[in-house]
Amino acid sequence: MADATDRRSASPPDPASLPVPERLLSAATRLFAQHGFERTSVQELVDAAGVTKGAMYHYFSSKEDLLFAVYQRVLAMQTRRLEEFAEADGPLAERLHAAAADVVLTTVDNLDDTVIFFRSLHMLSEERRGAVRKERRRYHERFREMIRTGQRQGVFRADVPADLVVNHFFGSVHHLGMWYRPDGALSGAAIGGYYADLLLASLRPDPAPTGTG
Amino acid sequence: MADATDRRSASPPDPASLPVPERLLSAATRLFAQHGFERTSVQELVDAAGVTKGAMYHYFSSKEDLLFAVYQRVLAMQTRRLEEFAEADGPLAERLHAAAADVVLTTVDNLDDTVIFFRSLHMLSEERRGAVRKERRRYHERFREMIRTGQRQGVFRADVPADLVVNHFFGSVHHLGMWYRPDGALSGAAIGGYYADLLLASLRPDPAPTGTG
Amino acid sequence: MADATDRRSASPPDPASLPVPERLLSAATRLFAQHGFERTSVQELVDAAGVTKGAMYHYFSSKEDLLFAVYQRVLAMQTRRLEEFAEADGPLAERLHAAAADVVLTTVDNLDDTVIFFRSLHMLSEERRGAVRKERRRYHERFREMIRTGQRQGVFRADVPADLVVNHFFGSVHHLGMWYRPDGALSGAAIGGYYADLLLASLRPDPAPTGTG
Amino acid sequence: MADATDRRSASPPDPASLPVPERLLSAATRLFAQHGFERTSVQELVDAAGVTKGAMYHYFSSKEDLLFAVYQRVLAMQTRRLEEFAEADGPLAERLHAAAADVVLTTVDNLDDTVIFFRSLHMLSEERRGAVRKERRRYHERFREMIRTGQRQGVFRADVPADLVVNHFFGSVHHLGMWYRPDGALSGAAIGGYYADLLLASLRPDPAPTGTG
DNA sequence: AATGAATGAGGATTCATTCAT
DNA sequence: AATGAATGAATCCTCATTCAT
Repeated sequence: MADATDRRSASPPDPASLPVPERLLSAATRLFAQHGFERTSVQELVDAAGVTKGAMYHYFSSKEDLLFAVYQRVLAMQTRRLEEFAEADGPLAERLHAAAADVVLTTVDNLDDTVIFFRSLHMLSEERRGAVRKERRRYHERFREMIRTGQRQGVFRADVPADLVVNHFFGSVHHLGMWYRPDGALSGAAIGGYYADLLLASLRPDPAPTGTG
Repeated sequence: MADATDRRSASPPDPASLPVPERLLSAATRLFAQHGFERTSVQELVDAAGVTKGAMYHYFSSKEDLLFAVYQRVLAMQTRRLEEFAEADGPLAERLHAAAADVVLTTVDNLDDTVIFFRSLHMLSEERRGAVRKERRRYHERFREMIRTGQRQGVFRADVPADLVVNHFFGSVHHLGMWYRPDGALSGAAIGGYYADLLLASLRPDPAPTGTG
Repeated sequence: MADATDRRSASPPDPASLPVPERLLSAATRLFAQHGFERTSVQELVDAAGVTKGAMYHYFSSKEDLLFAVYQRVLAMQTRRLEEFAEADGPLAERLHAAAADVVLTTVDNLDDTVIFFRSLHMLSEERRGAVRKERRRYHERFREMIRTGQRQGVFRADVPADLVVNHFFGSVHHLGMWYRPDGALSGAAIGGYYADLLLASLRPDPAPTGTG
Repeated sequence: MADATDRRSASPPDPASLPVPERLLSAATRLFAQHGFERTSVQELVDAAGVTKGAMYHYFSSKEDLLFAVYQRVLAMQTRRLEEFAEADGPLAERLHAAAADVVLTTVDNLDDTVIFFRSLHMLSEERRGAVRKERRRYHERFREMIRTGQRQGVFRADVPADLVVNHFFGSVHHLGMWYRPDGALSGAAIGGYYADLLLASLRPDPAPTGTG
């Protein structure tokens, strides 16, 4: 999480010490999130990374290739973290709570990634878009399984499709990119706590009848 | 909801009967959602609308102006509908449930609008982006007030910021554009019901302690 | 033939009176022949034609499209002229002689076209290259038929494949681009006469045994 | 002639046993003929030769240098063969026939070289282009002298410029690259026989009056 | 003798917008 | 109200060549 902050502050020329691909990836993440993929010219990109166009095309076959690299990095990170939490010990509800809170925390700590992820999917080639969707689905399914397990065990209410709950939750998370500000009233951890609470609250079994009966 | 369906099926040349501006707005909505704002060329746009470039520039001062028109139409519709529900009679919880369910329904019935709304905000000029955000905030606030009222009345739990709940809810709704498919297992109404339930469940007061204590 | 000369001398900005596509075609023919297709930049091209890049892309979808237009014009002209001669009256040998002499004359009068035709075929797309080859083959076949007819009638020797004679002849013609100079010792008409003579001489029946028995 | 076949079939990495310069020359000949000089990138070239860029630039100072090397090899071979035939014993007509037939045979056996020779001349520097032209002219002159000698001796008709006959003949030969296919109906030797026959037939003295009187 | 990362100039093409008609 | 030819700036990408190792 410190990384994300550092990346932002270290913006210009980027520690010339870092390897070229990393410099480019870092600059791309910042610029794509800031101005959008299409509004970012390759020239701006390489200038921000402190490299030349030739160097960029030596490592990435196209601007889209660089975008895809951003997706790959995000997906890898998300998957890695979720697995850590899913495979931890402790009661299911606790593990789900922790995983949910962590997703939020990771998201606000890598807000640029999240903004790009959902906004620029359509800029990828058909094929790569498919690859991203597939990997993302796997990620969702991992989460869904935790919920389904809880439903089977009776820990969670079963009268709502687990799939829908997952989409509901990740929708909220994805939306963080639209309103979360690092200098806002709520910290990422605080929001993570609330969101995890809301998720578990909505999964509590035997809900008292709501307004609509 | 019939609109959305019609719009899609009437895609080509678009009922040559409709006035030119409507034809353009309709084609723009479809194409911007399908390929993105920047991937849609003015030529494609006017071809799809069955008009010429000159005609388009007669009614819209720029491509961005057309995009802004999409935003204006969406905002107007959202505001109108929310007000209908907010000002209805009946218990607060019921009204909130109905409003929430309706937002979902309206969203899936105008999925193109929703996709564009969150994906292309950064393509608007600074000024117009500000205007959209302001109007959108007003919309959120209207929703938030319902929740706050419920919290004050003790109908809803008060240990979670109303603002956060609103963002949480609308995040889920916005995300529908990423996964909802008209031919999927769940209808828009069904999802609306579930989402409204989840919202109210998460606002139920006196939640039993969750996993994390 | 006057055209070709005019075209060359009228080179610069090209009578701004001519329509844009013609101006471009004319400039392209001159430059592609002079420096080669790839050595000619679109910028040079439009500068020479006295138009802007945008104007060029309004009429031609690509630089290759412009090249293809050159091929189309050449093929149309060749076909038209050959037909005139093939369908004329008079003895076959005379018609063949006249047609052959005319091909040479037309070739040296449009030397740029000829140079481009055989040098840049590989710059066309697979598909267009195929189209050119097909049309060119038709042209050859028209010529070949005259020879075959003569062979059947006994006017020409039949112990050499008509196809081979055609290829042999057109090879010589094509090669004119490599050595003919308008200011050389021989005029186009003179060369045409000789080439036609050589063609008919090589088709004379009952050849005395040559050196190799 | 075995060379040509071998070269083609041994295409990939090229017998890693051959010295680097030969491997490059061989790959260049194949690729330049196949896709053209400009369409062949240095990267493709070195990949096809199974060497690295650095290695290539160690032996050749530029891509054009490699092209020039192709020309040098062709010219050397042509000159060598022609001399063998010109200096042989026997009647002039026979020697000319044999030389002409051999040119054809050599040409179809090294078709790639021929294709490159006439298509890419304009890619050489002014200076090198001049050198190639000069050497080529010498070659033509050698051929022309045989014809002139025959004309002086009365073996060949003298009413057609020897120069023109040479250009006519080599035009046909050069054109082989446009239509000869190793799997076609006629073998290289057969075509060589015919072409030599046509040449001698067109040089036969006292031609019966042709169609045009 | 050989590597391959890096350079940077150059090129084709796209496209929103204008404007004379 | 509408046309569509023309503009020209902006953009992505290619590629021969260099050079430190």
